[in-house]
Amino acid sequence: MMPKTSHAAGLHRASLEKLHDLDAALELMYYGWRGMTLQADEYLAKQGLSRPHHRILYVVARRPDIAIGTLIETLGISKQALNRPLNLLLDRKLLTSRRSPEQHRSKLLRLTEAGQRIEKKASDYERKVMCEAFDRVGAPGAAAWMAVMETIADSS
Amino acid sequence: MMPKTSHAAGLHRASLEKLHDLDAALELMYYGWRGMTLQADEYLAKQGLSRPHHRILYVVARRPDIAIGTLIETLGISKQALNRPLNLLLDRKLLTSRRSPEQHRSKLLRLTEAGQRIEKKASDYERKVMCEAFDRVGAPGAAAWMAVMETIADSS
DNA sequence: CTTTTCAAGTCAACATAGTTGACATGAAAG
DNA sequence: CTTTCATGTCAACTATGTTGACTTGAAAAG
Repeated sequence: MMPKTSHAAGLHRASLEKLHDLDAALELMYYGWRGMTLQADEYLAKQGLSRPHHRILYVVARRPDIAIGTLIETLGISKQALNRPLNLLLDRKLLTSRRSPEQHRSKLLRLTEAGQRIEKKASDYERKVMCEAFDRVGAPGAAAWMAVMETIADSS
Repeated sequence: MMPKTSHAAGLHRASLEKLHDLDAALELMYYGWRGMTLQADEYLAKQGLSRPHHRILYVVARRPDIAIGTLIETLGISKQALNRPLNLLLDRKLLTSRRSPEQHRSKLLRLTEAGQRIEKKASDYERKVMCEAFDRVGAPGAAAWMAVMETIADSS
């Protein structure tokens, strides 16, 4: 008896007819994003966190003492949407907030040691995936990948 | 008076310090995905549709007469999650379903003309973005991009 | 013919990630 | 003192997904 061939969650790439020349590229973008984030998301889930938490940690790691308003702008979400994940991170002491000495209106965010550890570990999973892929194609291939992605990213 | 410099929705790319070598690649994957889907999502929103509807249309376009169970497997979502967007597409007559002649259990899905038109238009927006990016780097660059993305996609 | 199997459809409850609108607080700037 | 403005919080909503339980109806097996 056939074991029912469940491809677990989600498709097998390349199981679809290509109607157009660039269909493979569209599908690769989708699976590429999924592939890069898969292990990181699994790790984050084990920590009781998810993608938006990682996005916050990632940005704060690269901009210590960022104000909440700037973080909102940077993430491109509303303050209400930021509220819950941000408070979770503060409660879990992965982030600290303090008032600015001069600009007492703003709160400045920083990662704690624990926050740094989790941010790094989650990002490491993503970097590892990228690193292996870049190794396969060498420096010129990696540069070409970056060039393509920059064009796409700035196409908005 | 400054016009408040709202960067609209979401960040300016490249405003963050790079803590690691591959941080730029992580950010490019994020913005690349966003950039590729942005115009398509705007178009879909005008049609009262969104990404999951497009995913369904995309798959059915490339596998006419696909059964619902196969579609569920292909999309990697639960039948309950498929239910609402699928029924919307049927109601809007972008999809048709008929029972298989021999396998009368299964329902077979097909795009209507209108469904084909919308699927093509949404996918065209995405293909156009990819096409422009590939044009910039030439065939070898495009091939390198595909090679990198294949490695990443299969890294799960 | 009866029973089992199985694809499909449906209902309820829930989680997550976002939205808009309204309003409170408290420090800074006029 | 009053206005401005970053921040915080509440409520209501939408969209997209989940799991579990159950029905329906045709196919296959007895």
